[in-house]
Amino acid sequence: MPGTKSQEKVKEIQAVVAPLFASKGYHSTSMREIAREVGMNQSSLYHYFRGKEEILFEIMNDAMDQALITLKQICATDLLPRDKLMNVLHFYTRYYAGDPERLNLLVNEQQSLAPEHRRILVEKEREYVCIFKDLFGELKRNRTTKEIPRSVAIFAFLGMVHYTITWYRKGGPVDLEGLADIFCEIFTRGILREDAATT
Amino acid sequence: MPGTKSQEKVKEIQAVVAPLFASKGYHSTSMREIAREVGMNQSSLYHYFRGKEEILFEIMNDAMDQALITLKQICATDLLPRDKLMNVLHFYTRYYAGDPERLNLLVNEQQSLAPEHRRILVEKEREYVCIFKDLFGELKRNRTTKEIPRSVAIFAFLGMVHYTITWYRKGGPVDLEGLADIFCEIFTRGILREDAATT
DNA sequence: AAGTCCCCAACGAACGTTCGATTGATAAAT
DNA sequence: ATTTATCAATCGAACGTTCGTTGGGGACTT
Repeated sequence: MPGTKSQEKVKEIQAVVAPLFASKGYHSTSMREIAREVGMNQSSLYHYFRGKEEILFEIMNDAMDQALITLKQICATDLLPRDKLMNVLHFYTRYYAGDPERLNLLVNEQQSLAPEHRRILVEKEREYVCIFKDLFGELKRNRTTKEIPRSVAIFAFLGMVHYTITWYRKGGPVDLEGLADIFCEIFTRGILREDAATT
Repeated sequence: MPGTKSQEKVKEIQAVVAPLFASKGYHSTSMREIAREVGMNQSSLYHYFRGKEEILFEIMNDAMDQALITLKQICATDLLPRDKLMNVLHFYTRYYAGDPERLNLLVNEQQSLAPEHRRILVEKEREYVCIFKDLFGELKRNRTTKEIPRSVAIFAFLGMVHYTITWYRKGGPVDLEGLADIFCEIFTRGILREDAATT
């Protein structure tokens, strides 16, 4: 059955390539190296992908779609805005810190894409930020949050999470749930104790 | 005057190259392009630098040293730990968001360095994190902060700041001081109002 | 005479990609 | 049932390009 089997192979190749790109960078990973690591000839790769850049794009695009879908699901529930926020923060942290190899690319290799592919991802990213903006809009409207520009708050959170790729390792002293809890706490309540001793 | 390579020219070249590397990435910027942009022949560049990678390293190294010096100065004062924290947060935010072109490299091009150069910068980065760790240690000891693992708090903050390179532009609706204020507020007190209405 | 600064031309290596051919399985035609 | 046609899947070999770097040689200053 043509099409089914090849889809498996495509996924397999992507699974091998993602960590390669993530650890050495896109431009420093050659097609020869990819072929060797996958276990096939260099030219055979072109049976599954139009070229090197397409491999990168499809990995990034899949990761982006996946995040987008879950994010929308959470926001479509009819929880209190505040609980929605907590769910989003939690999910997003676990998603990024839990699959660093694929998501590394989303953060670091945007500029390695062809302009057309880049545009597609930038568009989805915008969609992405809109979801956050709507949520923060709700929160601000019912005076749950302080008078802080929405975008700054959003980007502050995205920064916290995206940076986990650099330092966080599963199996360390903090597990994924713990990390998500801490990020929620810092982002919503801050690191200082609430009984404000000024010393 | 033998032995003294024109320090001015070196700085000038670095000033041209930093934005190039920052916008297109190290590997996608060729020596030919650098030469064209600087306005000299390709081979003339080798009069000032041993090679392409050395250009990158020296830019990154300078930026790192500069941050390290100021950070140490702030922590060497005998302010209250809490005020020191505020000063550090403020400075660090302004430093990163204020010179995105050079600091972009520090965040994104670590992996483009030769292993020996990489090791030097990683060492300085460690020194860097130690300064933060000491400061947070002080704060935790006198119960100014919550019981949050120091490293997580530190990396959360570093993430917020490093990410500004991606989205923050001077001359936009939020100026540098304002941004630093907001980051301080979020990081220390969180985005939620303190009179905790749960709706 | 020495050293700085710069250019032209070229080298060798590595890269992404393409071409042509071979294999094996599947489906259609005889 | 046997042949034929088709097509996915793989391979070895090579192509053309671009890259970072070097060698050699001029011009100008000290």
